[in-house]
Amino acid sequence: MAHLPILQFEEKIVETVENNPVVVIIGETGSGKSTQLSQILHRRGFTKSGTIAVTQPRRVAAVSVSRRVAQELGVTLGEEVGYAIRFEDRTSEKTVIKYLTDGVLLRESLSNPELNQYSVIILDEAHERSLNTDILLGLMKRLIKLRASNLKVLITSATLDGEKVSRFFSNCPILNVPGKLYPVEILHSSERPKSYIEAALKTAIDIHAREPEGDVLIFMTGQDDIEKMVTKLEERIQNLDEGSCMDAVILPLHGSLPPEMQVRVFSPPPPNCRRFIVATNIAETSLTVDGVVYVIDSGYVKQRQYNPSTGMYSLDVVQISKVQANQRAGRAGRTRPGRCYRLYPSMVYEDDFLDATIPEIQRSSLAGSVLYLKSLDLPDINILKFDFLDPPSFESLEDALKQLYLIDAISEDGSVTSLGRIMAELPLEPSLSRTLLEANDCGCLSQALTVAAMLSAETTLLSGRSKNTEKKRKNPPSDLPDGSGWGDHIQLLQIYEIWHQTDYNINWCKDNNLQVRGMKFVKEVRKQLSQIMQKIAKGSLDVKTSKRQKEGQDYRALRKALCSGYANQLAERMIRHNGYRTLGFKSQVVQVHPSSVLKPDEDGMLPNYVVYHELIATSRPYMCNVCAIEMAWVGPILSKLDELNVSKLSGGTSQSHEQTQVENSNLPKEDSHAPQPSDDHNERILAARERFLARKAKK
DNA sequence: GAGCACTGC
Repeated sequence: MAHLPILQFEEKIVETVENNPVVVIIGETGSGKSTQLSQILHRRGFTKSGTIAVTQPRRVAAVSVSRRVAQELGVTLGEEVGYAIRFEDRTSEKTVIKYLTDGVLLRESLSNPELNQYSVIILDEAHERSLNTDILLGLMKRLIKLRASNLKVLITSATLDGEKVSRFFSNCPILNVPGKLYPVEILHSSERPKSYIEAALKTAIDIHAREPEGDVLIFMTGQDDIEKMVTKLEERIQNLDEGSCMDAVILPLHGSLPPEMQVRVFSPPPPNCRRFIVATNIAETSLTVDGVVYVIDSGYVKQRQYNPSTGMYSLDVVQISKVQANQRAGRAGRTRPGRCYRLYPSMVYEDDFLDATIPEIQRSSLAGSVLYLKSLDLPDINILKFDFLDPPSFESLEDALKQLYLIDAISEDGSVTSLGRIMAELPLEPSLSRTLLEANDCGCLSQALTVAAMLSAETTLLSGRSKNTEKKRKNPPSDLPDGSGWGDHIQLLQIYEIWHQTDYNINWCKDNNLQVRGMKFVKEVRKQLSQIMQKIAKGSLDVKTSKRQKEGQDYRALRKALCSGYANQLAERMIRHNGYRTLGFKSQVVQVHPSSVLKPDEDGMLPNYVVYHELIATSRPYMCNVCAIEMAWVGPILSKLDELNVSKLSGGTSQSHEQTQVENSNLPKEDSHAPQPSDDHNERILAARERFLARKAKK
């Protein structure tokens, strides 16, 4: 412990923290900041008036670091030192050092906005700039004013970003704590290769033939490239002259690999054998592989981004940032001096790469975050003026407000409704929270809980694709249900109901190619959601998982509840073919994703109206996870869409509000229309729809 | 009829 560099700085740290409400710590890898900062402050009396909270972006980190600190202090984990992550709180009244994920701290802040139990809050790994960290940074800025006398905030950051964080916090002091990395020699290519797979391959073979022992870590963008790389590397190494170099093991490493394949990188290699680890950016921060001496960096990463003007996500290969490039290089210097081969010229690094990765808050849909901030009831809060370290675009915030308004989470003046307040309590996207509340009113809460939980885990549900077992949810190999033609949400419900009937049998998951880890997660989420719903309704709800019901049920109530939740995610089929047009603020032409189980009728036509969980632009714009709904449910939503006044929602001035009112009055109001008999639903829907389309055409 | 970076409440 005494060898950790950070301990030499104890006096300086304590002095700076005592004299300043906020301090930025630049701590390189191996500085010991994650384990030592909390212990130093505990030693020096900062836990007398409260607990020290240390946030981590990842759950495993919160658990492993707290375990380590408990060990170093010689206490039982969960007593003086503990951790809190989703589904698991290992703290007690005795706890004075608490490690937690930033998401958990945000939840705590919802019920206790001043976070009074904490005397110190350390935001660790803030340079990773997760969505939650960025929101916490904004909240901390307010909180230190509110609790000027009794709260200390420490933020750890990366070299390239520290100044910016300091400026955000009124130029607070920055402390540099050196790390314990060995030097890493950086070699740049003279030019960008035509194919970075080929370039990486050549570099890897060169290392293997000429360089002394030491493992090689190769950064690629995704599963496809990794598989190609692994195959080609195996071929080339076999073709090398027998005995000309040591043995080699080649290991792929990416997120959709089953856990038992992932942990292979942690077992030491046989003697006189070099390992090649071909990885995504999972090896950049999440997993640390020991023994790496050489890093090959393609300079690219796959990034998911949200486009607020279309409501569509895309997954793009983009250049990494300087922070990422340095992080990757650092992976070569953990055990001894290493070397990093960058497959791009130094000019590209200097001139093309951004200093830091675009923060998640500028790449995501913000409906959930905006609802969260609104329900905190901060005084003088105006979401458009909230002080973010890197503010999201106006367009993105406006998109979030529109979504929230359509699902009744905020009222037309932009204030949070009582419904919205309840929705914020649920750890779900607002669309699914709204679905649960509606389902509760329609008597299908139990089914909706299952659907929401299944969707929370969708990506971890299916086992990784493999060449010979092309099993899909789409073509159920055996017992897997097909959603009875109603679509993917219904299928997810049916899958869980069967699993429930098998008494949560793990072998059933394996037989049906469902990831055990994913299904267990679903079960936990469902339990958590049930508990929160029970708390809201004071325990009077039926949340029990139903047995799979008789064939032929039409899931009408559930589909209607989904329609309320997904009010901003409706689509209407176009005439005479199976393409759809979304019914949002900006209409998009989209297709149902080919993996969907939605079934056409006898004439080969898909349902006239559907809701979708997500739009994703890959080779074409697709709707992922769709569910058939009925036209009669669409009308009221379209009316609401029609009457939306965006400037009022975002707290615009009353002047601009009046202008819009005038504009609105040119349109026939529902009431001023020829009076409709209340049972003639369809005609009213059609009228609302026409007005909606006419208005859009005018824009 | 096509394709899945990584986290998290």
